[in-house]
Amino acid sequence: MTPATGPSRSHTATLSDVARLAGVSIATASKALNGRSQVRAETRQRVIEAAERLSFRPNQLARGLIAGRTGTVGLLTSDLEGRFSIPILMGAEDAFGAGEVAVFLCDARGDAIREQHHVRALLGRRVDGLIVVGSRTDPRPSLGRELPVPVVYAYAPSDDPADLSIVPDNVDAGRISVEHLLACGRTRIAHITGDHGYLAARERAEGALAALEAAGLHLVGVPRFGSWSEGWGRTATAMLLEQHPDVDAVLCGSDQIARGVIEVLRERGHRVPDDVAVMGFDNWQVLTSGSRPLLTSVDMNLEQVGRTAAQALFGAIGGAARSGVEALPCRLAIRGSTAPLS
Amino acid sequence: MTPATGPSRSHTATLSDVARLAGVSIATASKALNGRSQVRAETRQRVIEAAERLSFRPNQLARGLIAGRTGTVGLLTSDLEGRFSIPILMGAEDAFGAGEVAVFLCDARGDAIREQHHVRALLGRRVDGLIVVGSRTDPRPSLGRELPVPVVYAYAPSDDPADLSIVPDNVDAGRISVEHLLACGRTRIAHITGDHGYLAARERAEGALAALEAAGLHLVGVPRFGSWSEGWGRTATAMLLEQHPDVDAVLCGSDQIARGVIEVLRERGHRVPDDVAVMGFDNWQVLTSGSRPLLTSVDMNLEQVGRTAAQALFGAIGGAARSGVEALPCRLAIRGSTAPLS
DNA sequence: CTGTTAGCGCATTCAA
DNA sequence: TTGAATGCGCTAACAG
Repeated sequence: MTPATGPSRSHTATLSDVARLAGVSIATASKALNGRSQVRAETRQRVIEAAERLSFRPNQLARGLIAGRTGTVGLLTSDLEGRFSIPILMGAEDAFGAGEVAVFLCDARGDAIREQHHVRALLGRRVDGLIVVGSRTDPRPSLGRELPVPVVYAYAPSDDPADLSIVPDNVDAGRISVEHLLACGRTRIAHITGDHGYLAARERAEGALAALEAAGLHLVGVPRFGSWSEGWGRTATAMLLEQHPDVDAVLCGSDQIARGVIEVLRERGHRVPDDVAVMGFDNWQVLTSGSRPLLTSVDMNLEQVGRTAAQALFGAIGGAARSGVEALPCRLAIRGSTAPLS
Repeated sequence: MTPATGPSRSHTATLSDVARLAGVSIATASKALNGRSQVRAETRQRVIEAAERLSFRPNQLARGLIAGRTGTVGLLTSDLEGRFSIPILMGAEDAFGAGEVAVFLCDARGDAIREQHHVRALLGRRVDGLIVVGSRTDPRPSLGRELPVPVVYAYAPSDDPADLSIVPDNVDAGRISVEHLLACGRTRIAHITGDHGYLAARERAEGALAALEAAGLHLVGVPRFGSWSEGWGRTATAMLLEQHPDVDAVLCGSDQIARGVIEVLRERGHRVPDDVAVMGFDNWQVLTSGSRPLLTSVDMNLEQVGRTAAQALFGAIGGAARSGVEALPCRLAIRGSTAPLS
């Protein structure tokens, strides 16, 4: 292999290579490529051409060293497999990706030690900020106030009110769900939902109950807490029909539960939505679109949560600090399982 | 704000701060912290304490500048929402995360332009390598041979045989599926699968047919290509039962299809698995565990694909280049929907 | 064992 | 308009 002198050198081109090829100093090359106005047009052109010939890519490490800002942020998630983290992550990636910032992804696997390890590693890489994505809406321990960069919590709020957290509004979600069922002419509404240990389950139930009360109605039975699974949806529905065969709507805590509910309703001869309307939660497409009829559900706008968190972080990096828990509205995805009573 | 001189300065501590506090030179501080042996134990101790008092984190940018390696890799995905990318990404993150390397996540949204943009940005940040994750197993355009860093393709292979690609072995997956059904005593096996435009669908069918032939059997009817949905599973099953009411097993191209198949089988009075065994594909937990009975499925070991890709990239960064398409075996997740004929 | 010097790649003074 | 010099934070070569 004869050492070539041209662009074929394996060594990635550096600014000094560009400068030499263009016959100018490093400083001038830098100015030319960065659009500084103190360069003759002809010179600038020569530099730009040289840079292209060498496929020159400015070394962001060097830039970061000088600027003190790296244009990178850390995205700390606790469960990649979880279906909540992903849309949030997409929203954040989306809000950043358009611009100049790159995202470090770290999955702590729900382990506090590993999380701390990742935080240290990210700080070592001089990220400009952190987004912490949780897998459930229960408050989580703050990373602390001592960090040298801003932090925004998404989905799972920090337990420190001095931190900024972006979460979906689950209480309101319960409310709008019930209001939709009422608008469909339903009045005997039951609620089958997930694990009572989840704040999300309790909040949605709370919102639903409040909306019923506001309408002068009561829930059919009590909220049935269980697990977030199809199996629980089936079990709970069997119990429900036994006690309240006249139910005309079931509000579910998840799409999985709703699928189980629909299955048993149909088996027992109840038509959906003619006899009983069913609503899911999460708007998980694989479940809503496979359902017969298509499943009405609540969408938590998680991508929006991610985008908002990213924008807030951006603001905080710029010095505009917010704090507290900001709850974003959910929206209905209305489909066949909740047609109006005719 | 009076300018403090101690550790309370907002400026992140630097090696020179540590050196000053410990009363040594910068070089000595560096050696002490990096475990170089040419430092007196007592001095080292003093430096370490100083570093801790200042919460010193070595600036990886500066290190990267010197070393020429940054300890970062780019993970280029085309569809974050896709259920295939995530496990692969987890596996890769896993294989890296244990060590010293951080992962840049980029979602090109299936857009070649955006992908190119991300590649440039990542190279600017001097990543040590790239993993390109596709959303289907059809070959995709190579990023080219001119890149200054190694690239490994995962799930979707590169169309350039000089590149290294890690993919699941779909042909073999079809084979072991049929062999499992045969082992369950089934002989009248049908195949309902997804879009014929997907290589994955064609390869799985190919493997299944080969295994049947090897056993001296034929498929019941022809492979029924359609879409990857529950709806297609229902439709196809209705047609299948019409033509071949004696079928005793249905091999499905996805878990969604399988769910639709089971639903219609039961509606028509066929018991699963007593009369008809059903197998899914993907081992997507939300679908397999909600199914009644629990759904046997093929797991593509995607995390393993991700891990292998990461390890291969690691090797390539170290100079050990492989190439070609490496197919990793799939495995069966056997559950109630495929019990043996009694 | 410790400190001085040089330089990674770049942007930014300041002179020329 | 251009270029030489300085330094971002750190490591690695040397000299003491």
